[in-house]
Amino acid sequence: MITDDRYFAEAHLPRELPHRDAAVSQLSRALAPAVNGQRADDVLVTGPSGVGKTALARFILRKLDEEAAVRSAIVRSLGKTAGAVVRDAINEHPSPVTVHRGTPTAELPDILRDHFTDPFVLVLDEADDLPQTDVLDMLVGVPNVSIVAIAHNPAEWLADIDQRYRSQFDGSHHVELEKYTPEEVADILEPRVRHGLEANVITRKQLVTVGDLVAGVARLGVQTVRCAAEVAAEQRRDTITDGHLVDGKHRALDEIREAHLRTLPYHHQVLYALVRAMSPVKSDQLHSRYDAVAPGAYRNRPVEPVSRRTRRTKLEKLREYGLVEWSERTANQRQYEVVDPQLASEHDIPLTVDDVGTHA
DNA sequence: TATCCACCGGAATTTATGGAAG
DNA sequence: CTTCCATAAATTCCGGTGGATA
Repeated sequence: MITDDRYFAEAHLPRELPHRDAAVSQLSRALAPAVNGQRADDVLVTGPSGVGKTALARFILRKLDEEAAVRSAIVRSLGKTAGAVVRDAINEHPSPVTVHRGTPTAELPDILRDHFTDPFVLVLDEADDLPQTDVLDMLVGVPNVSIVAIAHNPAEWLADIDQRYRSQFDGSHHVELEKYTPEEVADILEPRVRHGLEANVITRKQLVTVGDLVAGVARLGVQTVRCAAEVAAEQRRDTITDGHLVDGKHRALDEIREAHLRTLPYHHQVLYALVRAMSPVKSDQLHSRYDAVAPGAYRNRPVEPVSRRTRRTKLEKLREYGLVEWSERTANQRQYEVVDPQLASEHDIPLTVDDVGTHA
């Protein structure tokens, strides 16, 4: 049923961005000076997850590159320090200079000044918690580098930056993206369905239904259609039913969770496995079980068990990734639960209490 | 009601790491 | 090889919180 899965890939960037005309021209205007060899203006792009913030940036950068070979870089900045972000940018730049972890941060602005002799657009993706002010401080006095910051919440982002930079990201230099309407999601899905699926397996009306199911989050809509097609094919059907759409959305979410869990390090895997085995579990039980199980779970592993405080941050990460949840209501004693009991860690983690007499 | 207790999470501090330069 | 630099990750410290207990 799927004839070309590239059209459903994250990396796919369409030739058109439906219903983003205003945003496209706004961002184009701000970056236009770069076409003429001038420093572009800074821009802030905000909006909820999955509504095309990064796609918008990539779209404009592709255009600028095609029109005037404008250099640019998209740096995933989640959790990085200002120095790390600027170093990534330097290494992405075509000039032969490279910097490494130990390069003094204070030298980075000079390197930028000396080697970035043409306009350069630096996109800070996932810039929510970035120490933005530090980045901007580094770029002050660098004549050619401009910033496109991508974040979720504009008020929060602006509050975090130093006041003297606020005006650079205000008014026409702030692009706000909203969730799509179901019809708009359908417009986004249509070309992908046309190129990526067999003909006539899904109706326009169903694409609108998808837009509704995913509440205007286009990225999830794309994956929902792909998964719905998979489900339909597994059931040897020629067309996609509305039931497949619902299943498809759940499968898409499952896949996202699974992918998240796979990327996490061993400590998280141990905690996830424990919560899953004991779900629901109060924190004191969880921690004492961890202590009891740790010798076995960490035997022949390159890492050692971690302290309770560290476990709390790991659990917070698991929550962020939608793998574990707890209600804040139980105040002191939280009840941890896995979101999807079906989903197991790929690692084989022994959760039995170690016999002290056993020897390795 | 007063006191206690375990947990929570922010912040400071320590530890481990990697690459480069001397 | 040793020293330096920046950084990530982990630990330690500790005030805040709110339920439990006398």
